[in-house]
Amino acid sequence: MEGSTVAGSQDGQIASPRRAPSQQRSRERVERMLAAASALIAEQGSDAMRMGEVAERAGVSIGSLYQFFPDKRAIIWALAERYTAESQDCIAASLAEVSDAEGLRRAFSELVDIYYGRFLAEPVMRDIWSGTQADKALRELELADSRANAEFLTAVLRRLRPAADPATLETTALLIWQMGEATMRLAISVGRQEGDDLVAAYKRMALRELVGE
Amino acid sequence: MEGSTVAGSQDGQIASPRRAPSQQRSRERVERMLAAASALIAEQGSDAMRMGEVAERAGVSIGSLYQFFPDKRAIIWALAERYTAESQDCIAASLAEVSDAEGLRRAFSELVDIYYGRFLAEPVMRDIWSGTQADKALRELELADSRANAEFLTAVLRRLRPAADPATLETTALLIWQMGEATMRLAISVGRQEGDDLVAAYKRMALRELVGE
DNA sequence: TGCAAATGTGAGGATTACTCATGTTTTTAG
DNA sequence: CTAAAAACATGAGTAATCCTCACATTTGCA
Repeated sequence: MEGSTVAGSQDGQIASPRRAPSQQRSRERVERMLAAASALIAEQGSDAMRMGEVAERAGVSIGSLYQFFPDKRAIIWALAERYTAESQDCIAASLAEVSDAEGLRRAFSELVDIYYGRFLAEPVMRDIWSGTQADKALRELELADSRANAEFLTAVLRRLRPAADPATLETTALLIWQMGEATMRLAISVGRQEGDDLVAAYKRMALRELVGE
Repeated sequence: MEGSTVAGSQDGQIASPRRAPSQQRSRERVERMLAAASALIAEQGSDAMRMGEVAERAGVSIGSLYQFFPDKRAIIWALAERYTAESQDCIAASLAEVSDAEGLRRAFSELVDIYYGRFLAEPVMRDIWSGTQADKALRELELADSRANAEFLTAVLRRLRPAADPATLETTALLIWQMGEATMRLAISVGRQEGDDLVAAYKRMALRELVGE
């Protein structure tokens, strides 16, 4: 999860794989490329991001860019992958030690706030998730991420309701997670006040389902 | 909602407006263009749809295509607009005469089934909503659509719960609607069995919120 | 009938993701 | 240390595709 960040061909689509940087120098350059891409996405959105501009801002040639990323989508994918990995650690930590309903209530509520805060604050994450859903590889990454996060939630639910059907719990957890992401996306695309209200309403609904009345 | 289907510049982006067809001949040609685009999207997805191919299949020149559509997105937008308009009529009719909790339960349940069925059956709708979320104009269309549909739901809720805060009802309705669309998108991207389970779980959660236990 | 507006055409302009032949630096082997 | 090999760097050029525009044709109408 550290050295393999620069992805080659992901997804079913063809996309010639690229070398992973092995030297110190090239690792630093790849970091500069990702930083440049991130900045450009923050400024203008991933759609308007030009490969030439990424190269220029990173201080490398266009050829070097393609030395490590098979195509434009791969850069965006790499950024997205970092964000999700970060989030997952945070989520796993929050939910790991939950052992009762009240604990779940508190942990989940806090998690939603943190997630919402990140959505609001990180223009790149915002752009990638709300904008570039078009990309199949990204959608698959998001689904995998949702499944992983829902799995943490499922684990908690299994502890709290040992009698319940495991498959049902899993479905519930995945649904709640996905709905959360949908709510965030909606919330950041409407006004701030309405967005806050929507997130609060989601939190209420999800908690009702998770810990009952 | 009939003659103005061929849209010009939508959204804040620049996009030179185009003439609306006024003659019988051109109206038929525009229909052919939309039909060709629809078929191509069904076959390969909107991303792979080439303007030249649309023109060729519609039996018109590339220039004629651009006579009525300012750009590629406008064609997709026009198709999306038709679908949403169709759906809205159907939804309004279903919810109009609901007057008690049991009626809402039945109408909502049926609505979800119909919507899910359409998602599964219509490759074009599927592609446009699950794929081309990248487009700002499309996201705005979807939001407007969600708001309109949620409004029907809000009207019902106001009738059933006159005492409740109207703004809260509106937020609830919008959230439930948006979550429904998110659930559908998720459901069609996983296996059929899991998808069905997710939709069923969504239905349960939404109804719990709408009509109580 | 004749003219203006609407419509039709497709070669070519413009943009941009991406390639590749060639040169340079780093690592490795003897 | 040296030379070969591997990794890395470069940027002019290729290919694909959206879209324009100058000009031709058809239609509506006085």
